[in-house]
Amino acid sequence: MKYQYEIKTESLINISQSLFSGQSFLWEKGNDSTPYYSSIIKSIPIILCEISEHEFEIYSTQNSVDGVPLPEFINRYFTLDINSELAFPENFSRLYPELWQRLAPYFSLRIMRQDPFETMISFMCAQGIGMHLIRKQVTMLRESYGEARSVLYRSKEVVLHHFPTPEKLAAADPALLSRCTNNNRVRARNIILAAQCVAEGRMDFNALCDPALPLSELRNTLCQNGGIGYKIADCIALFSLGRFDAFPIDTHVKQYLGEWFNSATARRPLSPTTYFALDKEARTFLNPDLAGYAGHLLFHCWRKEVKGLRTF
DNA sequence: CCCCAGGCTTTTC
DNA sequence: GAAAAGCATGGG
Repeated sequence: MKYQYEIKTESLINISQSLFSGQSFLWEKGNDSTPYYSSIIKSIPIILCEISEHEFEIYSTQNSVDGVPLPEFINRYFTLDINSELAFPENFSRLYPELWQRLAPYFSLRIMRQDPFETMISFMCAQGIGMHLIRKQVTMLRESYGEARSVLYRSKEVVLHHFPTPEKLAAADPALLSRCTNNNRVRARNIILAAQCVAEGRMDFNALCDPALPLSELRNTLCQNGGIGYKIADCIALFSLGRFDAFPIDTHVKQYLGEWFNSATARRPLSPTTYFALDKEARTFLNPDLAGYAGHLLFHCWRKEVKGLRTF
């Protein structure tokens, strides 16, 4: 590794928890005595190694990403500019004292600003299946269609794979690609069609990044693609378009809205109608501007503390 | 064989 | 319009 940094943060950050909280299917955990996490971001291999909750190391072959110095880039990538406690209104701890206590450890969990195309394809793989299967699909996509690149980490060779480019997936054979999607042909077809949209410039993520774009409009645009409904559209917005107000509602979110917030709506089947009703409800007890950020912390807390699920 | 998993699409009322 | 059923696959 040519460049190495040690970063100290003011805010709590738990790298391993963040990278495997379920939002990131784009990072891989290395099997080493000291766990490390690797990914390729904008063609640059990056390895992260956690030292403590306030310190971690970055290894890379370059010292900047798109002209932004690496430490600064990582800071932004892990949304350290966002104070996640502000995702909850001031009276939240008073209204939900028990929940507030359970939630405390999860403030060190960060949402990441990931690449929109990679996020879109990853979450298209996430319909009605378990998290380890989602990760398996994304890994297979990377290894089957992404360019390999090996880097040195502590004098060991580590092979990383790029996430496939839109062009590569756009040209893929549906039958072959479906081996990466649990043999689901429909999903494979939708992924290829979406990749073609991006490759041909019919879908422009730069335009969709505009913070002035109303969330409903953004959601409708994304939903025009087959295989993308409201939930996945909200995930793309939250995890890759900087829309921390987007509040994806899945089976787990629906469950905790019923249990923790006593929502009667949450006990009905999740139709578009209930989806919008829950979206609106959630904004009454969460900070609307950061509802999605709050939702993600609650989501992870629910999964781990109540359901006893492991993320990886 | 049951149910569930970070849903979406089509049919039916 | 909105609710209900159908879909598709692997794992517990």
